[in-house]
Amino acid sequence: MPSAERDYLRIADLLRQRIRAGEWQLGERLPSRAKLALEYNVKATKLQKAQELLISEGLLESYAGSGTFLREPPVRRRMYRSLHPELHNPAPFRLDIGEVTEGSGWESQTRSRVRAGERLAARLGIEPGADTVHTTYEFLIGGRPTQLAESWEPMAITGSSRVVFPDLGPYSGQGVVARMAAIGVTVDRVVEHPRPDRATQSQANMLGIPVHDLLTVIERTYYDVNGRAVETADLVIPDSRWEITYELPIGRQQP
Amino acid sequence: MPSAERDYLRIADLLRQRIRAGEWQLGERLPSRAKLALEYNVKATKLQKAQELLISEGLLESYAGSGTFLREPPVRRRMYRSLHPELHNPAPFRLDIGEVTEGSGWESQTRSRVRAGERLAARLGIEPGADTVHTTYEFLIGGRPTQLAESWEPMAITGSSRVVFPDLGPYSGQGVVARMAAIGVTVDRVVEHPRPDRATQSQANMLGIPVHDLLTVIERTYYDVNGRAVETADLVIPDSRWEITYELPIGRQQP
DNA sequence: TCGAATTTGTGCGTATGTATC
DNA sequence: GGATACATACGCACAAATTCG
Repeated sequence: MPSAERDYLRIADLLRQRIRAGEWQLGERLPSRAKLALEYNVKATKLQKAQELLISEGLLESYAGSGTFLREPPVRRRMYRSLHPELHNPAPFRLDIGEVTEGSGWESQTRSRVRAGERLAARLGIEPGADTVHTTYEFLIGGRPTQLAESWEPMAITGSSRVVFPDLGPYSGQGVVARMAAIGVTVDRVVEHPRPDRATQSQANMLGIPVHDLLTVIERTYYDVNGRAVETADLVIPDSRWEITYELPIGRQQP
Repeated sequence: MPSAERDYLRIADLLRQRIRAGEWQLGERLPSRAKLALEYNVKATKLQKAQELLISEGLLESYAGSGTFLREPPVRRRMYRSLHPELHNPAPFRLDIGEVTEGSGWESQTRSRVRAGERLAARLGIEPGADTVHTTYEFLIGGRPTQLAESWEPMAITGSSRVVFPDLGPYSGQGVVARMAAIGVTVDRVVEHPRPDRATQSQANMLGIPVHDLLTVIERTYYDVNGRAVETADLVIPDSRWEITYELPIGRQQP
């Protein structure tokens, strides 16, 4: 453990105290680092280090040009990735949005004839260079994006002339399953690989979160009854806004 | 985007080239920062920044005192969290260890009468302060830990005198389900919350990975047929070593 | 065995870039 | 566009971890 001076830890503690004391409202802007530095009679870099610590703890967030803010504990919504037989729900997955209705939904943009690279081809089990339909999604709640997604479907399956239904969105399962059913493809199972990642600058901008904030990226692939991949997607889910739930039944094998 | 000097990016590129050219073996130590800095005729801090970049990309890893090494692309094992009816496997989950047999298995340590705190009590649906059985696990492959876990069971269920079977490990599902079956408790479903996190110093030491490396922590809870939580656990899974797979069937509802 | 040398990591300052108001 | 905010590049001193004579 480094025990150099670490004066910035003292500053961080002082800030923590003032925050706990309720000196600033949630979402309120703190005095600038320059002001705080003057107040504590230290260099601004110490304040920066102290604030970086509190930022990593989720207490503060800062944005270039605008300031450092007391972070509001974000509403963490639940996202279900589960099989819920007891709900008699034909869709295998539910997205629990609860009361939110206004300004919510998926915005998407689709491009056809996107050639698959190495990795994508491997995921879809097609030849590298083969055509796909590529769709990017933003999931909005209250007019602000809270999730991002990108999906690819082999054009050999979807067909070049067929209209896709991107509005249905990559979630809810309903979208992909129903769309595939419409063209005679029976979706049989889905495989998901959740992995941790840090938000890039561009992702942070779109999602309105700090850079390097933690994300879960779910690499999801749907397969038909013949084991052929019919769609694959990357779901980008900021940890600060979503709790992911996998729910699985146990021990009720009825062969 | 900052475009100050960023000379360290040039250094990083030079290093990348030499790495791609195969100048160093996997796992081999690179020349020290001081030597490389002399060679490139720059200050050592530039080399540090450059190497930090390559470290974040997973190309290098460095340890205080010993040096900076070419990181071997770690074997990424698959961990299945799925219902596999077609395999006729009575266990709901499989852990794909493949060929590995030697030096593999769970090491665990159990403590009884551990009082539940606020959060733990909420997860188990018990009163804060109630007794639990707490077990910590290390999952070894080839003699080295590659996963960590911690589990808690309400003592009201397990019973204070009853011997638990921690050796069975928190995985494979078999452990918890079988143990509970032995005391007349039927495990009905499992809920898992995967979330991203960064490795603490202590976790990094135990797992032999760099600090702040990405992890998935799965908060897992088993419930019995009455909806009562019978066990909850935190599974700590380093992203560099494991690919997590959830596999779910679709659209085969037989009510 | 133990201390010195080596190597990486941390704290912190200054200059300057970039974003926002 | 100027003023103000945070972010980045970089240097230096020194701490911590490891290695080695």
